[in-house]
Amino acid sequence: MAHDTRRRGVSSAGQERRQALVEAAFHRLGEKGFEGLRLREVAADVGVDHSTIHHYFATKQDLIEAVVGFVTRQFWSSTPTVGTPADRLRGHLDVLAQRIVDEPGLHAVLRELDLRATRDPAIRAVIADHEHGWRRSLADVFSEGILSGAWAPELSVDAAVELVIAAAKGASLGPESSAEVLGLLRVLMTGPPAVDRQ
Amino acid sequence: MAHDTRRRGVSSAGQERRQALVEAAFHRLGEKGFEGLRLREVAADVGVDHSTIHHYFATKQDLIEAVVGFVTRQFWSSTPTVGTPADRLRGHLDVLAQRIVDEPGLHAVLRELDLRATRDPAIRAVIADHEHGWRRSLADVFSEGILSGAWAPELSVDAAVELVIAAAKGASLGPESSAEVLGLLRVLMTGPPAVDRQ
Amino acid sequence: MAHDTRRRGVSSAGQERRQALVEAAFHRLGEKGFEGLRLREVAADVGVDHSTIHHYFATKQDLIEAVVGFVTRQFWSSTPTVGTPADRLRGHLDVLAQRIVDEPGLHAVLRELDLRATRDPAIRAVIADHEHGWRRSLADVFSEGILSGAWAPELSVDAAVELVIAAAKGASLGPESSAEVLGLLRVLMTGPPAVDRQ
Amino acid sequence: MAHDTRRRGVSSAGQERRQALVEAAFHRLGEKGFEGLRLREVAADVGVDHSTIHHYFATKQDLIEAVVGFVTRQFWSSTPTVGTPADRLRGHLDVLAQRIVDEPGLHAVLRELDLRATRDPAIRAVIADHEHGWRRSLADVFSEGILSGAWAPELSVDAAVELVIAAAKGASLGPESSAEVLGLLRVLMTGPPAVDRQ
DNA sequence: GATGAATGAGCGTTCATTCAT
DNA sequence: TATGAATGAACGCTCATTCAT
Repeated sequence: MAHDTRRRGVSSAGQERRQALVEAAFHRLGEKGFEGLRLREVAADVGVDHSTIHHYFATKQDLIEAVVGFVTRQFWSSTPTVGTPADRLRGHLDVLAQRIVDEPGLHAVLRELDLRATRDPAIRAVIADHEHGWRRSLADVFSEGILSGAWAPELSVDAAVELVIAAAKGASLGPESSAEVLGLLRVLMTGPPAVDRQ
Repeated sequence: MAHDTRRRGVSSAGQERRQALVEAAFHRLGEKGFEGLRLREVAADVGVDHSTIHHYFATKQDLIEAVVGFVTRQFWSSTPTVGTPADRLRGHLDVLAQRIVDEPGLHAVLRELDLRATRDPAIRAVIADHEHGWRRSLADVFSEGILSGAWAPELSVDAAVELVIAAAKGASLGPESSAEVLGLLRVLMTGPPAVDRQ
Repeated sequence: MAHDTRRRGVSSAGQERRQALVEAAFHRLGEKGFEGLRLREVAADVGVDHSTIHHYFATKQDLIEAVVGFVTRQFWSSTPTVGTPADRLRGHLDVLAQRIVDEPGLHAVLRELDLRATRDPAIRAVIADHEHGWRRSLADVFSEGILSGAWAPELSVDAAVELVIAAAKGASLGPESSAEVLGLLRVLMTGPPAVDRQ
Repeated sequence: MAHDTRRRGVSSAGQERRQALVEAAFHRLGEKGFEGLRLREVAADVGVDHSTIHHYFATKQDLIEAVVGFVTRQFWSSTPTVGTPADRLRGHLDVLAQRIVDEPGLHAVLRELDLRATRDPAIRAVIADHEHGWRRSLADVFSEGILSGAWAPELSVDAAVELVIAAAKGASLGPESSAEVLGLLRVLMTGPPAVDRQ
């Protein structure tokens, strides 16, 4: 305890500034995208000289990776752990929709990172790790739901997982309709059938 | 002859070069993203001096807008016009999946443009126009399907339209699973129920 | 002929500017050394924007290497090809002394390059090539002089070559006494003995 | 005890660190030259924070001047004080050759300083002072040798002094042949004639 | 229409230096 | 004495753009 607070005390000012830089970079990334991200602007947002950034991050890439960590840490998409599988999926989709509405900037950055990940191995690794947790948590829900009879055995767990993720990502590109998009998906996957067979 | 006069008739060689520049820019955009798009590289790909680009496009932005037009023209996502509404939706989802698999680069650029559109009014306008056609065509399918009893009257046409679009966009971020994602959505929306009610 | 001048005509302005940049860099190198060589100053000396340098030289190192070529091309230290070996050595040492007096800046840069060559392979290669010609030309003089009896067979050609080169380089560090240094070396190597035996 | 009080007596640990910084700077100077000398690297070599350097040396220039003093103090090139003048010259040249072979780094730094001295008055003063001792000591040898008949009266003492210095400096630029260079100079100046007259 | 030369604003980064602790 | 935080001037380099030919 004691040494924890002492250690924090020593460099807390520096750590706060570091965090402030990460958050400023995060906001700039959301506003301007990777092609418009400028260290001088990030520094100005925090109120320091731009060279001060290099006191905390050796390179721009290092700052970007810190932003990636910050973003994925914030958006930790686990499913609820109690209730029936269908309830847990409903809960997850509701939380997802709520978050997209509440923090559209966060999700805009996440989409930016998805794209960047295709050409940046360092970002790809962090994103893959982050999504791995999301995928596993969803896979658990669907697997259990199949065992408990909530879903037909023919349901491909993989496809179900990927559909939820794809819908969430797609929905985040248009936050204003994300609630109804994920709401409809919830009905389709867990509710009374929205379609008659024909 | 005929195709020579398609575009103003004069200077077809110039039109071809213009088109070559647009396509080169399109490919570079897919590979490097907006933050890695360089006029010099585009020019080099086509085999002209980089300053020659400015004879065809006054500014970089003009070239980008030409790329946007090129991309949206290529990806014209109408639904089939024959068959039952459910058949037409199935056909549309199948075509979507097929295209994402066949042209992942095209869809990567489309996602890039979605993001860029949030901060670039010129791109936003073109994208909005393009998606308006897509939305209307999907809305027709669902509206008719509700009238014909294929879907319950409670189905929100808007939500259904947006879910298809969101799923398609999300799926294009992971082309390797796009077929199963859109396949499952097809089942959920038109096929035998994948869920038991509970 | 015709196409030689035509070719020159096309880019002569550019080539002149390129050469002007090399010469400006050469002068700055002599005045400020490698640690004080600034592209902006070189550009200012020539009267162009500093970014223009990169039109001719991709990197600072490329400009430096052009300077090395310029310097070694200027200082091409062949020995005279007529006369007795001793006469040719005398002539060489006289020319050397004269050049050091006439162009102290050139030799200051040559010494700068000697030092830099120890850590820069590209410079090392050019310098080595340049000195190889110098060494061979001196070696010929001494070899022939030994055959003709001008020097005793015991004389090490290698040592004699290196002594001339070392004395010339050392003398160039103090141009004001270079004439008497190389004059004395001339006497010691070709003239009446400056020392009595004891 | 005695050596503790050699330097002011107080804070011998501080004096040791100061000396360590000077030596680290000396080594970095030999490896990277003036254009590659970085205070941060010097500090890292010694294991202190880079800002700590400024407690010992107000500016980088101060540290450099301390290095110059350190180098010239190490290389104190007096001639032997016993024996005939020719013997003393022989001894001096032998020691010179030996030192260049033994400590090539030291002499590389000395050449670096020669060059820097042309544009840095502070360094120039220290170097001039150092070489003044060297010159006087050599001048004594040659003056006495002329008086004793070892050298002809026509020999210019000045030229002889400068030739030795020039040869030594030039030889240090190529340490691998410095022994034969200075060996040959020894023969030419004190030994049996290397040349037949013609 | 096409080129090469040139520009200039601006980039990420470096590094000696200062200062509060 | 020693540190880490912060500075700011300056660096090499980039790149869209302009212009004369």
